[in-house]
Amino acid sequence: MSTGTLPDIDLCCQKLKHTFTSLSSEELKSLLSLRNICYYPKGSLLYEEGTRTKGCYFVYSGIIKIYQTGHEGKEQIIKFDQEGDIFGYRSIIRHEPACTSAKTHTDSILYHIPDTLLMHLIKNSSNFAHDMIQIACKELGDSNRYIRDIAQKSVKERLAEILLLLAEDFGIEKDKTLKINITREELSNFIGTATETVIRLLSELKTENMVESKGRQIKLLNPEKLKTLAGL
Amino acid sequence: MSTGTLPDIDLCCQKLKHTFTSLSSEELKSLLSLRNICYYPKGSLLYEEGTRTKGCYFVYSGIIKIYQTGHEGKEQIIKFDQEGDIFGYRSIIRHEPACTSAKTHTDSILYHIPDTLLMHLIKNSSNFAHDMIQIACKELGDSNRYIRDIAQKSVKERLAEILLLLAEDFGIEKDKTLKINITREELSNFIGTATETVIRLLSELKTENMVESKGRQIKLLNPEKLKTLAGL
DNA sequence: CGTCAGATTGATCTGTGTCAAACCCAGTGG
DNA sequence: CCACTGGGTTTGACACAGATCAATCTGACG
Repeated sequence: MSTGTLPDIDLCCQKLKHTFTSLSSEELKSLLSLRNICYYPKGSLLYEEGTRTKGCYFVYSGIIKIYQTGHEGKEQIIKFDQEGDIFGYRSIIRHEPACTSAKTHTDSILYHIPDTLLMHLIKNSSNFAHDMIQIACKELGDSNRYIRDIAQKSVKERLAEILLLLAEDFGIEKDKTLKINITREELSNFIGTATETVIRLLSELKTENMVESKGRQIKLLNPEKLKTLAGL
Repeated sequence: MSTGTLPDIDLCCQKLKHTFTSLSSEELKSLLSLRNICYYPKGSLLYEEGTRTKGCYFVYSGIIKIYQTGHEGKEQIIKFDQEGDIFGYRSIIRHEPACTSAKTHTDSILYHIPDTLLMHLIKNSSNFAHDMIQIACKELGDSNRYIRDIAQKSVKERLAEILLLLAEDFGIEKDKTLKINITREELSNFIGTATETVIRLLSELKTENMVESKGRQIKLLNPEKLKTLAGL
């Protein structure tokens, strides 16, 4: 764990402000008084499905993979979180074991919020509670949309959709390459299909001039066409 | 709209207390001071995807179907709500158009909570906010679980799972018949498959002695066996 | 170089979707 | 009282998207 690269409180404060828009400076201070900022290298397991956690995380930097393990150990990716997102709060709030696992998908810097503090803030700051409700409801909307899509769209349509989603969430380089780096296997675990199928469909999309790829670099050549394909 | 059968305030209060466990009597009163209790016959459309609503609902009695319309108008059922549940709050909280539609699945009595009151309570009562967070997080957990299942399980496994879910949520008669009345088409819209497939699989389950059915009456003869099949 | 994870391609199998026809049953109106 | 109708259910035949298994290839890295 390298501490040299960790951000100072002020920077972290900036980002928190962005996420918890209705929090007063007072409340921000109470959050930041503990300095639970940590660096986690890529691939670190943060918590695991079925276990009880003692807090949740605010992402200062990096990308986090949230997933569930289903049928014979196959992982189902629920979402990727990044700078400004919080995750792991659900099980704390519900006083239940976690129903997902979380792992750093890139090197990350996370701010840890202890369960007691989280619950205290919810109970005592209606601003904080309000922000948390917003966050939970946003996720809920995303989930519902995703249920419909996974149930009704073809794998190819979902592939197009996920590619656009990743572009939207994590951005693309000037040359249209997705900024997030993801294996075919993870792509298939996100979409809910077999790895080989993703590969085949990806190469179909190549011949149809919508994407281009070498290795893990995926370029979205024609987002508009992808959008129509995805049914958006 | 029949008013004769409407419950009095006290009864409604009982049920509200059950849902909003941390609400003070004061707060309950403010909720109940408006008497927006209405009867809706089976099949009434309460709100529709894409529109803005002016409030959410608390279910006094009856069953409500929450769904989305996907691909070429096929409906995807997200959940059924019943006595004690609230629905329609997501879009209010997010200040967004609804992302689902809601329709009464049986004759129902609903208590309407105007958007302004909902937001007022969230902003000013940390108890209420706390309860709402609980509710949203519960839904979120259900959705995530469902994403994994729909992505990874076979249709037959999901059918078994949904049957058990319906039994759990709505109960069964002494003779093991599901209390909720649901067409094969709705079953397929819930599971995310074709109606014919549901019918075929249902009759497989019959020959395997797990269920029995005539018309819309579905009996779960062997819940244990169903559980194993569903992978629970 | 050798190794190993990930990517690719091919061959084959099968679960589900789709289309079409028939059936069942409850309610309607002549 | 009995056709008639229409919504829901059932069954069959068929096609195809996508899973699975196996083999090969690639490229990064020690």
